[in-house]
Amino acid sequence: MNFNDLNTAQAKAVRAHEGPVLVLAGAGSGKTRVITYRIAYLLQEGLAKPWQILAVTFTNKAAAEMKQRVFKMLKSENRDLYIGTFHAFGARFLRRHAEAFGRNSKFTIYDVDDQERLLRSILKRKMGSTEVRSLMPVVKGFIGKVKNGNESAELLAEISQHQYSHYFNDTYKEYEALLKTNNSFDFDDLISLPCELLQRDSDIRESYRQRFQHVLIDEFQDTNYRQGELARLFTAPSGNITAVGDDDQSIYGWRGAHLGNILQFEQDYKDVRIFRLEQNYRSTQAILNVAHNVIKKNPSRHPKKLWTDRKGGEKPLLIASNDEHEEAGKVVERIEEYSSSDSYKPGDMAILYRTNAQSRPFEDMLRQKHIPYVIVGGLKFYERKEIKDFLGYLRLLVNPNDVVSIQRVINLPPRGIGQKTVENLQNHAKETGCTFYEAIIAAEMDNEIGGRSSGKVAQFGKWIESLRAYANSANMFKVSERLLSESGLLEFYRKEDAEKAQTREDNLSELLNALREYCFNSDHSCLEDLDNFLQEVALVTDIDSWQSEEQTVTLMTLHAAKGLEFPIVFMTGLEDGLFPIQRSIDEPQELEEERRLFYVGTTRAMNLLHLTYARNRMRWGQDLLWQRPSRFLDEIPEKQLNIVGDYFAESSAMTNVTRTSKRDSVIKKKIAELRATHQDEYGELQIGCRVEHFKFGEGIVIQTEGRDSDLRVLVNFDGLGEKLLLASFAKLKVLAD
DNA sequence: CCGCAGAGTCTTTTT
DNA sequence: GACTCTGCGG
Repeated sequence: MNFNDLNTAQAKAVRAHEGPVLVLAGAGSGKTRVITYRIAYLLQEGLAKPWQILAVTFTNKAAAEMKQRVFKMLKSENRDLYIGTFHAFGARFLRRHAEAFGRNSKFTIYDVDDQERLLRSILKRKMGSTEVRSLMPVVKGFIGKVKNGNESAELLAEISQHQYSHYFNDTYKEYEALLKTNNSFDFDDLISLPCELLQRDSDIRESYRQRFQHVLIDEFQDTNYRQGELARLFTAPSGNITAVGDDDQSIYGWRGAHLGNILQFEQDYKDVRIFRLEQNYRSTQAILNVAHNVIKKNPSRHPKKLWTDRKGGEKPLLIASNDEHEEAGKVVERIEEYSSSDSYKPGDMAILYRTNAQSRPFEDMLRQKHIPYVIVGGLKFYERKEIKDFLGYLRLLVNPNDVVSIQRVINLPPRGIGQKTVENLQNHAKETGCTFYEAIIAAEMDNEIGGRSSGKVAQFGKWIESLRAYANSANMFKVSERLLSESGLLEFYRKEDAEKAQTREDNLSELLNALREYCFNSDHSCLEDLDNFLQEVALVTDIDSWQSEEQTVTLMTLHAAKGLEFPIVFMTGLEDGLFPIQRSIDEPQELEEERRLFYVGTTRAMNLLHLTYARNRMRWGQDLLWQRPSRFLDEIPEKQLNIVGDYFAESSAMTNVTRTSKRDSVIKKKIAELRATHQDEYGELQIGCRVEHFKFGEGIVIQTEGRDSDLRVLVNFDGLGEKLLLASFAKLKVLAD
């Protein structure tokens, strides 16, 4: 271990081993390095045993990397060192304490999809099917708030303005009860329930505090209230906690991230020492300048400024396009160009965007040019339909109480067990006090239970039982193989959608491979293996398995890019309404978060940054919207950018009418002329590939002006509302009426 | 109970 | 454009 790799501030933070420590570390300032060194330091100096350390990261990938780096520094591996995510740790904790919550250790972890299925069944029963759609996100948000925050369900329901808020608390209680009977936890439970137990049971709390002498938390700015609470419960006020974070990079407010964890750290703990890391080792000064000028516009921010030894550097490029295809073309063109130089490979480059849906045009273009690429995020492997279908069966084998999974697979592929039959089974279970699964098994003896379809139900129950019996003698790969072939899923997918069937089959065989590998070296029983596998898989994300490959361009959202770095970065889709996203524009707090996201994006770049936007963008395959360039671009001084195209002409004309008032009058005159001569005629306005019609006399209004050949018009389409469009006179023609 | 056709929704970000 | 939900005829 070599302290020469650290600067003064980093070294101080690494060695400050007693008491609470807060490390405020800017982007690229080596905050992960501080945690890694600190762990290695504690172990090497004999200040802590491996099992006395609890290190928490944001993703499994970060945890794995950190572990590897620590082992490398120590030149030895150690199984007792725990580094993981909050959720993984919570799952581990709950396995040990499942009984305290009326579950057993074979519980299922419900993801968002499972959670929605469960909630839907409750809401449907309560309010009929009509309202479910609109209520789902609201109720889900409510439950999330209860579990992630610091307010009780009663209070939150009381202060809610929603018209159905009087149902919230009941629905929540019912949801909790069902989770319990299903022997399952949802994602948020993995944090909130350990909290609860530690709060109410001081013996358990003390034993954990004794055990974990050193708690280290990365990305502290993105922890929610309960995660902060969990940390406080694990560590006494004067205990050894190290929190590392950057308030400028807090981008998960929408998920309940609670900046108070950082801001009140000094009040939560005693004699806190604070270290600031402001030297950036990643980016050139030219890139940092841009990042700084944007982030400094956030009013509720602690002033600070990163600096770097890498003076100068190429100015970030600003590239305008007419639509998303042109944007993709220009980006890919540059990727080709850089790749053909000696300095860069495709693997050095990343295309970042605000929403997953924006990846399409880039994919098309990259494929066309035969450049390999990988998309991180979007639909994750373990969330694909066929994978979840199959996992549903596996979950059922491990945890027969899991009604959500049973209902998913009981008629998949269709085997004659419809909604009515499921209801009959449910009623029977309720009347006799047995579980849903027991009702299925009982259907063999009692024809009444399943009604007309009880034969089919009995057959299904028998089949599942036989698989469970098979699990006593075979490993989980064998069981899964048999399950897949006997289920008829593959045939069903083929029939359902021949085009997708191949991918689905590939995905399932990939899953089987994973299962085989998993139990290859295992000496556990089949069901134990399955149980472990399912719990692990429930917390896996896409980014965990991503690794940079030399010849592969990476595409991902700005959120997914957190914590990563690339020599060359393309930040795309920088249009008002897209980034910042429309919903945030009138919400100061949310707009600040968007700005932080912008900051995160720019600071991913090491050598070269591109900022791109399109004037028109297709949405839902139909609407062609005109959007002005992102307001964040206005916050960057012109001289700090290398402007390709005509951004400032456009931007200033649109935001500042007075500056171009001379030309404004010219345009107004032209419009007045057109109006006078074509009063009752219809005009045709061509924007991109779309044509709009309007009546000159009434429909067209000048909003502000553009360059000589362009204008911005507000067009009123009969009853369709107003649309703001960018057009050019060349494309504005009069139809002979 | 199944399958089809048409309608309606959706795009913020994810452990 | 993609996906899910709905209603209806077999």
